[in-house]
Amino acid sequence: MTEIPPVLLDEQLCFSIYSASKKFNHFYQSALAPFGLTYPQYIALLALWEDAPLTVHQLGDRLELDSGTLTPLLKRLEKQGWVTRVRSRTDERQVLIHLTAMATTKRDEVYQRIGQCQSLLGMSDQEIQTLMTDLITVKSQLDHVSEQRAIEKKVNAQN
Amino acid sequence: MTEIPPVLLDEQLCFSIYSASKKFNHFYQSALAPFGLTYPQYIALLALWEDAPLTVHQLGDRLELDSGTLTPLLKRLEKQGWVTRVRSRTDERQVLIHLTAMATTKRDEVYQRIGQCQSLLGMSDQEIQTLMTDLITVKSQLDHVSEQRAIEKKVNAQN
DNA sequence: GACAATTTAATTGTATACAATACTATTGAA
DNA sequence: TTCAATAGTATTGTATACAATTAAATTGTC
Repeated sequence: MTEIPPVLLDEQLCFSIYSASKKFNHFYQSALAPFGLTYPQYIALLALWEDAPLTVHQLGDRLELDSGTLTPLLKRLEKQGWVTRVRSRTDERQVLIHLTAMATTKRDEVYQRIGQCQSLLGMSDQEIQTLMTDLITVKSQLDHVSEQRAIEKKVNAQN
Repeated sequence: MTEIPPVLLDEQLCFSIYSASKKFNHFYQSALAPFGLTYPQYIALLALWEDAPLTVHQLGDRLELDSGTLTPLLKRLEKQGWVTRVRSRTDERQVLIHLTAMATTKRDEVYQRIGQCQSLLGMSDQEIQTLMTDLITVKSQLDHVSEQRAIEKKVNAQN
């Protein structure tokens, strides 16, 4: 007869992160309005500006998104002239995502716009660094739990 | 002729939060599989368990979601027997979301399941508290920037 | 070299998100 | 009281997300 403690919304770390994530999304959507980019499209371009071309799979690893999300997103980026999607000649299963000349040209404009926006956050590099380190801890814990669950599931399936 | 510093994905706070949010989503989706609940459905129930009934608008304020998201979500919760949607008799514009007997019965089961899962995170209350406080700072900064943008937009519109 | 197993993208189906619009009920001001 | 303004919800359209499936290409093994 143990009392079960209530789960209060405002005490949930998940909810803090969930709502912060949505706010960041709006923040960037608004900041990137002059370029017509959504937040997921923007991070796809960030990854590509660091290291293009990438296959859909490689980009997915980087952004933790699967082809079900990336394929339509990349088709939209292609339509808007940021990337090209080219089947690899050496392995026809792969699609290579290349940056267009326009994407290369506009890169610094985007970098600059984002740099300006980030300074609006009014946080020191130190503060941001600490927060990010903590988040990495949380994420690795979540990964660990997911892995455990996957193993349990596998073991159960064997019976 | 100032050099524009690159924006590196792994240094972006937004991306840390974005991917942490997605991981939490999976974590809860998996933990709540026995109840057939998604993460957004779960937080809607959390809010209602704290204080039902709520109008769609009140629930939206609590979760920071609008009717475009909530209406279909609540219809699904209704279909699955967790809530009922009733037009207010005193103000026919409002729809009141009530919990069903089933939702009340299952509340403690869900609380217990979630409590167990959270302990898997292996973080102290202190650590979680600190992280949440920092996230609140970030969110209020983002709100502040959004407000500034809205004001600028308004002023521009007046010209 | 044939062919089963694997890899890689794309597709399909379901569920958020949210801006913009529509629609109905209520309120408020002349 | 009338009726314009407002409030509350639903709808529509676009864009993620992701599980599950499909389809095509490649690899490994004999």
